[in-house]
Amino acid sequence: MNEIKETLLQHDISPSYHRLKIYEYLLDNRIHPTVDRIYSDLIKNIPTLSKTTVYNTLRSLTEKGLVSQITIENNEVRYDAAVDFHGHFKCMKCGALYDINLDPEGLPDKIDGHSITERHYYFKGICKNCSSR
Amino acid sequence: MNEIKETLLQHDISPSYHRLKIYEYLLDNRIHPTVDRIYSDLIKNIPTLSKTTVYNTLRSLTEKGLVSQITIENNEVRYDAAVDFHGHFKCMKCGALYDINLDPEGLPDKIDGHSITERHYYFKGICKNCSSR
DNA sequence: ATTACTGCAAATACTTTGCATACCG
DNA sequence: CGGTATGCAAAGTATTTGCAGTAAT
Repeated sequence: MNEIKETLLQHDISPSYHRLKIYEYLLDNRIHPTVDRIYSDLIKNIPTLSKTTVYNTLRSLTEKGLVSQITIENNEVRYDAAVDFHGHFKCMKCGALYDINLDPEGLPDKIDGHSITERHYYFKGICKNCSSR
Repeated sequence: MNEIKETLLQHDISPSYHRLKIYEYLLDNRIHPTVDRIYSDLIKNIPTLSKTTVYNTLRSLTEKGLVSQITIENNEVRYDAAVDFHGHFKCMKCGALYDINLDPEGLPDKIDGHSITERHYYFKGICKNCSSR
């Protein structure tokens, strides 16, 4: 818990209780949750939490580089406690979102003269579980 | 124009005038337009066009595989006359969206046991033009 | 006449904003 | 006290839906 506070401080985010809890949730639940999911899980323990605060906090965390937004379907932004480079796979049938290990070797810094700061690789299809049925 | 009609017919889309024009627009304007952009450009020549029709048509074209949706920012879906495999680069400064040639060699059909039907690679950063200023 | 296409308006969903209150140092 | 954080409600934006009018075969 104190580590989390440290991390926030190191990234210029003053560690209010709500912010701590939201960031902690993302670290503990690597399920790429949507805003709604985060909110409805946390409200159980933090009854005063508002969705606005979730939005505000996620914006700060994203701006400071602590989490990343995953945009695959345009009607649901999902959040990921930013870590190392990896891709995502979304099952079109059950909607699950899986992490995909990708080889980080030889990732380009530039393409066609453009400077790259973010790389997003995602795949869609039918997941293991759905296709085995 | 007749080729376009043929393509629609081959994909089970009855080629109404509006649908022809929308698909033609996408083929002629490889600028990854948003719905709004498509609508506001076409309304100049087709005064009776409604945005609903644009949405409907784009949905059909997407379902039939003639165009693909590009989801990079969650508040703007862009449309691309589907062609060969390529990636996209979005400039965070000017907002331009560039096509990126990617090596289609060795694209996986399966990852971690999941069957892949779509692959999306996109990058963000500062484009050539913006960084040279 | 029957069927499909279109367009308006209302409905829905997600996110942002304005502002007053509550909290913290 | 002074400044920041929070929460509610309203506003904004993008998209979908219901339905009636229109066109086409």
